[in-house]
Amino acid sequence: MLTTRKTNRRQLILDEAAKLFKQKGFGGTSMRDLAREVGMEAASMYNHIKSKDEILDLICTRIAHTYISQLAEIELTDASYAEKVKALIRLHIRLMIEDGAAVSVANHDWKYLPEPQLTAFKDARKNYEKGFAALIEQGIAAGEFQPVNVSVALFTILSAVRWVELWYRPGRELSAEELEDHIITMLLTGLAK
Amino acid sequence: MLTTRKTNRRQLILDEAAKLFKQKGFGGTSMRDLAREVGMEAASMYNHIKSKDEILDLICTRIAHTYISQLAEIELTDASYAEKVKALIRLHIRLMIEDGAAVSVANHDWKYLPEPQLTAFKDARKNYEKGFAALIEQGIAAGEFQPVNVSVALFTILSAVRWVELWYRPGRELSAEELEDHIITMLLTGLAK
DNA sequence: GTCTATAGTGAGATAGAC
DNA sequence: GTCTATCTCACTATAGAC
Repeated sequence: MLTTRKTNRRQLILDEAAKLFKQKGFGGTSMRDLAREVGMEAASMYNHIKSKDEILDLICTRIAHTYISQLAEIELTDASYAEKVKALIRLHIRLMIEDGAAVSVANHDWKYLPEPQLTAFKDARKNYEKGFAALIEQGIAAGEFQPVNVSVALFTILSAVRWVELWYRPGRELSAEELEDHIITMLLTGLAK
Repeated sequence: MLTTRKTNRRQLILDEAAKLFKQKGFGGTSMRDLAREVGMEAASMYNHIKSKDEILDLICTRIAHTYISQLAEIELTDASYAEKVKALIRLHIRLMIEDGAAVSVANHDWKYLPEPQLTAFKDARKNYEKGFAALIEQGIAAGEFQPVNVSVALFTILSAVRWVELWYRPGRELSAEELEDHIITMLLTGLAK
């Protein structure tokens, strides 16, 4: 079908863009670079996307929405707070492994978004952080966590999962699940004996 | 003195560049932007620096050398491995607080370095990570740490201190030292009760 | 939808007067 | 050392043939 074909081409552009943006940065990637990777001329891509900025926006917005809906799902379960936090850590790591290029772009290149998308992205991230922090706060109140500083705990967790994408390669010594287990152990029980 | 940076015009350019690169990214900052901040015309800056790339290189290289010499100093002390790791964490946080813009640039914009500086930077970072990992490994062997996966522990620590710079503002609820204490607690003893 | 050709812009960097 | 003026180049995006 024509519509499916168009969607695929568009998605191919977005996927290759995420890979290149991750590798060379948004500013370091030209539309000609991207076109070469996609297999068409730069001008032809404008039949599928409106602008380079739109590509960045589509990548960042998709990742932001994924995080937010994952958080909303977990909030609705009746697991303990510790289990909710662990589940969120697992989802972060899994998304990093399965969609690493896009996550990397959303982490590093969001600052190149034009307004008003920039503000929208920052607001979405702030909301996500608030929801995550609330889980930690409630876990402390429930006696499941140590009375740590909530912001410190939140950002330690959020940043700990970022490096996965720089480090993890499929077929490395660790499976995805083992990696999740190790990171959760490190964050929940710490390094010291 | 080696540790004192001269406050001449060249250093002013580098400092303002670090701030702008952090704020808008290397690719998002033009020499004209920078010149406005420094208070001269773009062309005049070329009397003080050779190129935009050189600015990036000087920032990244200075930070890389700082990390490496800090590690070397700590390796020479005869503290326990746990104390060495804690000292390194404190130094990371302190450098982040005192020289946040440059650290941020070295963390995010190093990928725009031209060769051969790019390779040199990556090699330096890899060496630093190796030395840090060795401390963790020896700490495990000495029974000071839990038998965690060394890479996971290393990257969790390295990434945990990164967010400080996005989050910390002088005069916030936490002093620098309190922040160090909180992060060390989180990393060493974990979140769980 | 894809191409070639190119418009239009803004970048990094240089020349030369003062 | 700083300026104005400008070179040269690469980039995003568009026009129009097919």
